[in-house]
Amino acid sequence: MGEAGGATILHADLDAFYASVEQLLDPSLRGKPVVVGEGVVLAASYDAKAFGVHAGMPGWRARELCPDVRFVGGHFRDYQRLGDQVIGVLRDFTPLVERISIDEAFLDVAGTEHLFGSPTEIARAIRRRVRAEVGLALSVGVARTKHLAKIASQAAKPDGLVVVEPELEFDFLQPLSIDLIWGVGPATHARLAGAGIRTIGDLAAAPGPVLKRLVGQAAGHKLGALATNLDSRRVETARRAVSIGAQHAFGRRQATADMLRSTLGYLADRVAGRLRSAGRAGRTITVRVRFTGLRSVTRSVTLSVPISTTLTLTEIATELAGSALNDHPHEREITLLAMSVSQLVDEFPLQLELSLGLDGDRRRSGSGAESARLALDRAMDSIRARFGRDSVGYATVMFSELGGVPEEFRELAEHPLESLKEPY
DNA sequence: TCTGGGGTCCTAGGACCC
DNA sequence: TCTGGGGTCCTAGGACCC
Repeated sequence: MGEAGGATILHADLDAFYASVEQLLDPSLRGKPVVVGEGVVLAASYDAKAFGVHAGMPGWRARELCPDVRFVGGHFRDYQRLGDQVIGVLRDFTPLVERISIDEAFLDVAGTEHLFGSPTEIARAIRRRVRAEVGLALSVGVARTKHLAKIASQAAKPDGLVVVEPELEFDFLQPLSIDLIWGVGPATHARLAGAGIRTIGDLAAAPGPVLKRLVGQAAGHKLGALATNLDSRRVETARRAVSIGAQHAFGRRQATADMLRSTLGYLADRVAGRLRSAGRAGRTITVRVRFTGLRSVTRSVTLSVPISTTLTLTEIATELAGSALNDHPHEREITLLAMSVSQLVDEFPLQLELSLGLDGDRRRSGSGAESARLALDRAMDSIRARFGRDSVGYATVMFSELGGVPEEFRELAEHPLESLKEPY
């Protein structure tokens, strides 16, 4: 019986994941400073980190710090495959696995001791297996709470294991920097440091009202709880997405109508496709336009009915982007376009029969248009599923595979369909 | 020559309803 | 009939995470 409150939570985190995969795939990169990414560092090997290179840094800066650094393009399919393989190993020990990113997960091994031994023994076994079967270094933290386990795995890196025994939690936490707390970034750090709060111990000693004044109601509450070691979050195996989005950064581009529509068409194609394959649709569409100097604005609209079709999403996003640009007439160059769909619901089959009462002036004549679009998108989805996404473009599919186009499709022809082809 | 792409959550003001 | 309080939803912006 694992006593209540035992240290049964594991946080497993692959070390320098993308860079390690590159070194695994190409032995000539092992032991060398390697960066994945181009304009920006997505991941750095430990050999590169030794020079001060880190994720998020501009590529030119990484080269400045470490002239010998090797830049490699990302093998994203391999990242996904190997990340999945590691999660598979974790699931051999317990079904209570909460994956929080491609290379990181929480486990709760309470109740599996009789099968696999103590949490510490399980952590050792997991690390051995991942090393042997996948070829990657996995750091693991073991503790009584998620917060402590996560901090422990950070302390364990590289390629280590740290166990925080319940009796020693306080001593472990007290001297650590507030930066190790999940949710403390540069802005929060600056505000807390301004008030003399630098360690988790300082934070634990700060009165509630002071924290609230410094970082706001919710964050103050959360930080206070974590610092005083009151983390009661459970390991959750299934979490549903709250939003689905996509973005594309260009260096700098003149914002022309054509360019907006083709980029947003491309993004909408991806976002709407993912919505449909998840069986979901959303009511709120948000577009973000970023100008030079990282200044960005967002525009959003909430419809009365959820949508999941590529063309409708494209149209709404294009209007929103237009409105954002109209409000900033002096910004002619943009550096990024992003869109996301939120207020998600499960898409039920009946929706095909419903008219799409888009808000106010956005209402479209012919309520069958949206269901026709959905039918078209679904047809295209299945063609893509069979022949591959890249083998076929939106317009090509529509005209080659769907002869005898119904009335509703006419209006599609009025739009610049070529904009929906892959722009690359 | 300030930089990717995917997300989550919070805040604050205004609208609207009871 | 004009002064209150509470709740929810929407929009825009920000902070943060991997």
